[in-house]
Amino acid sequence: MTSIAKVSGPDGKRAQTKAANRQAILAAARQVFARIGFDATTVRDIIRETDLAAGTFYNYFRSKEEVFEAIANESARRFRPMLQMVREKAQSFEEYIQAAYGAYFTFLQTENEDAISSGAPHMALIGVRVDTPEMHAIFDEIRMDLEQVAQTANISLEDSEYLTAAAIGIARELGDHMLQRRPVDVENAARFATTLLLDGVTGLARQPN
Amino acid sequence: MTSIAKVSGPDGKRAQTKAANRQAILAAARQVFARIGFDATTVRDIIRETDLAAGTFYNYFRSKEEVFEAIANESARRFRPMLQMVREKAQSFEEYIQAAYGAYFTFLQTENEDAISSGAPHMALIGVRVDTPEMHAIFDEIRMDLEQVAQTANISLEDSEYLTAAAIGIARELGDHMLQRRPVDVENAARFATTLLLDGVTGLARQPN
DNA sequence: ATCGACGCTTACGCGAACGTCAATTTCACG
DNA sequence: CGTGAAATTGACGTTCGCGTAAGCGTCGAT
Repeated sequence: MTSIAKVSGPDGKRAQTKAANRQAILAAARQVFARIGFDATTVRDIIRETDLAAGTFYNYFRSKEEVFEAIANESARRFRPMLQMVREKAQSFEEYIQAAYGAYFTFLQTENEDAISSGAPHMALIGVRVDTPEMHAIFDEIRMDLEQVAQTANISLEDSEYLTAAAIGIARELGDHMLQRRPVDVENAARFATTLLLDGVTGLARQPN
Repeated sequence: MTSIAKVSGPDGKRAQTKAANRQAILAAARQVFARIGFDATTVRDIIRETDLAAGTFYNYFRSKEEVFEAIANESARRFRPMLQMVREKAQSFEEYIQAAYGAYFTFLQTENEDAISSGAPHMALIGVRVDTPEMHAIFDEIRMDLEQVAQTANISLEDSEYLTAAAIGIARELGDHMLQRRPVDVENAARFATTLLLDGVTGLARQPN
C-alpha cells in the first residue's frame, strides 16, 4: 500500500518561500519589462533583479513568455472584479460608462505607479498590446455589458463589436496620454472619455456663439 | 586635384539592382514580420526570403530594427499625402473626420492586402504600436488639423491632445476589427467611427420607442 | 578589350543567452 | 538530532544569430 506522505500545510516555510520566490520573480519581471521592454529582456535580466540563482527561475517558469503571461493574467484577474462591481452598481448607461472608464484609468494608474513615480522618460508601459485569451474574455465581457446596459436603457446598438472596440480604443490611447501627464488626472480622463463616448464632439465642445 | 569620376546615371544596371535589392529586402521583411512577428524575426529569416546572401543584407541595413523603421517611415510617407489631401479638401469639421477615417481605413486595408487575401488566421498585422518620430509627427499633424478645422467650424475643443488620442484610439482598435471581417467593410467602419466621434452613442443609436 | 571599382557571396569567429545538472543547502518529520 | 526529500546554486556545454572580410564575379568607363 502506498503511504501518502503527510506534507506540511500551505503555511510551512517551504510553501512560504516558494510563494515568495514566485512573487519576487514576477515583481522583478515587471520592473525589467518596464525598464527595457519585453523583447530586450532576458531570463537572466529578470533573475538578476532577485536574490535567486539562474537555475531557480526554471523551477517556476519555463520562459520569459510564461512570466509575461502570468503577469497579464494576474492583471486581468485583478481588473475583472472591478469591472463586475461596476456592472452591478451601474444604474444607467451613462453610469456604467463613467464607472468603467474610471475603474480602468484608476487601475492603469495603480499598475504603473512605480513607473510613474520613478519618472523614467518614455518608459515602455506594461500591458500594451497583449492578445491573450484573458484579454479577449474582457473584450467579450465589456461587449455583453454594453449590450445589456443599452437594452435596459432602451437604446439599440447597431454594432456592439465595433462600439466595444471603439470604447476600448479610446481607453487605451487616452490612458497612455493620461500617464504622461503630471499629475496624472484620472478623473479628468474618465470624464473626457465618458462624455466623448456618449455625446461625441458635440458633447465635448460648447458652441461659443 | 581630385578627379570626379563620372558615374553611371540612376538607371544604370548597378543602380537598378541596388534599388531592386532594397525593395526585395523590405518586401521580405514585411512578409516575415507579418508571419512570425518582429521579435522572433532574425536578419537571416528576412534574407532567406530573398535570393540574396546573408552578408548582402548589411549593405542595405544595419539591423532588423533599421528595416522596420524604414517600413514604418515608408508607410508614414505614403499616408501623409493622403491626410494632406483630406485636409485641403475638407469643407467642414464633419467632412474632415469622415474623410480622414476613410483614408486611414482604406490605407490600412491596402497595407494589409497580402495578409488579408492569404487568409492567415490571427496574423500579426504590421503597423501595430509603433512609436517612432514619424508617428508622433502624424499625431501632431492630426491634432493641429483638428484644432484648425474646429476653429473654422467655430467649435472650441477643451483638450485637443485627448481628443486626438481618442480619435486615433478609435481608428486603431476599429481598424483591427475591421480587418478581421470578411469582406472588409471600409465604408462601414469609417461611417461608424465618424458618427461615434461626432455624436457619440447618441448618434449611433436611435431610440426605438 | 582591358582594368578598376563596386557589390555579392560564403564561411568563419565571436558573444550572448539558453537550459541542465551535479553538488550543496534547507526544510520537514520522526 | 538524524535522515531523506525538496529546492537552490552556479558553472558548464550548447545553440543561435550576428557581423565581418577575403574571394570572386560583374558592370562600366576608356
